[in-house]
Amino acid sequence: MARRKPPAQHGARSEDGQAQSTAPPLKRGPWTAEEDEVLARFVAREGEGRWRTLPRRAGLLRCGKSCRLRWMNYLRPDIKRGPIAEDEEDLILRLHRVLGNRWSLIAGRLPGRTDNEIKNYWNSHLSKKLVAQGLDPRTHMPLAAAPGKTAAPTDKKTAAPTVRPPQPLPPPALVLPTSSAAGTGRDGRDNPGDGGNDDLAAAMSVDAHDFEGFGDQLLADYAASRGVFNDVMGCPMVDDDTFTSFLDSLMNERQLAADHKVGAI
DNA sequence: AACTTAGGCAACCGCTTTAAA
DNA sequence: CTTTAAAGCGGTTGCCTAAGT
Repeated sequence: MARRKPPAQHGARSEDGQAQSTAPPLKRGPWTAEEDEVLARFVAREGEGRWRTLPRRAGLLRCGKSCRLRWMNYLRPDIKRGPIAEDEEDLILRLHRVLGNRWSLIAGRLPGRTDNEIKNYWNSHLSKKLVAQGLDPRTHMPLAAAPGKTAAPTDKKTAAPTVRPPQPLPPPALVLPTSSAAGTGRDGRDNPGDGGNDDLAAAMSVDAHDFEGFGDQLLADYAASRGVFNDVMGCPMVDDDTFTSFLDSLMNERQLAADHKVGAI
């Protein structure tokens, strides 16, 4: 479903927003089947990467960003098509509760699903589902606890598509005090399909003051169950392996709950 | 049947981070 | 050390379609 405003062509700009003087006008909007084919063939032949120069090399009148996005979200052969399954939805909910809006990290746990797809699914389905259950879709905490935060916006023409509290809180952030790659930023994107355990753990940044999120207690409990103790800030001292195991446990939470007679968290 | 409204989602935007020069 | 290019991410936009009136 390619829907985007037709090529605006309002002033040729580079993909980074810088003005370009004599570059041919870049095409925007929905991709055609022909463009898809050109891109797919080129990537199959040359491999991913060097997105900035790819359009010129491939003969596409698109910006590199657009090409990358199209490949990542649509053309990649390992993309899983079709509706989100119930177990996938369940997993998204669990992961979001822990990770917040880190869509790429969540996507890394759902083989074949893209961050964009999950983000869209969240905004259009799951956030509303939580609201209907009386839960804040951002914190997964009861909405009733927050005065003024009542009905979700129903008119997207007058409200942001994402349900957000009036005073945004920092996103839930888990910390990994010992991660060797902690804080290495965002390009350690998980490769959807590989599970992304290491990258996921590595991508988590360290900040004790952020450890007030809504997955913190989950991780703390999990860490405690593994004999890991909190530091002076109350943060569990977990390493990558522990964190990865923790996430794995989320994926089998039903089993976990059954084993430990623990209710849904 | 015609019109309006709401939902879904592909694509774009702007920013951040990292690596290379 | 500083600058710049490249890549990736989350947020947002806006078109299309289905459902409702």
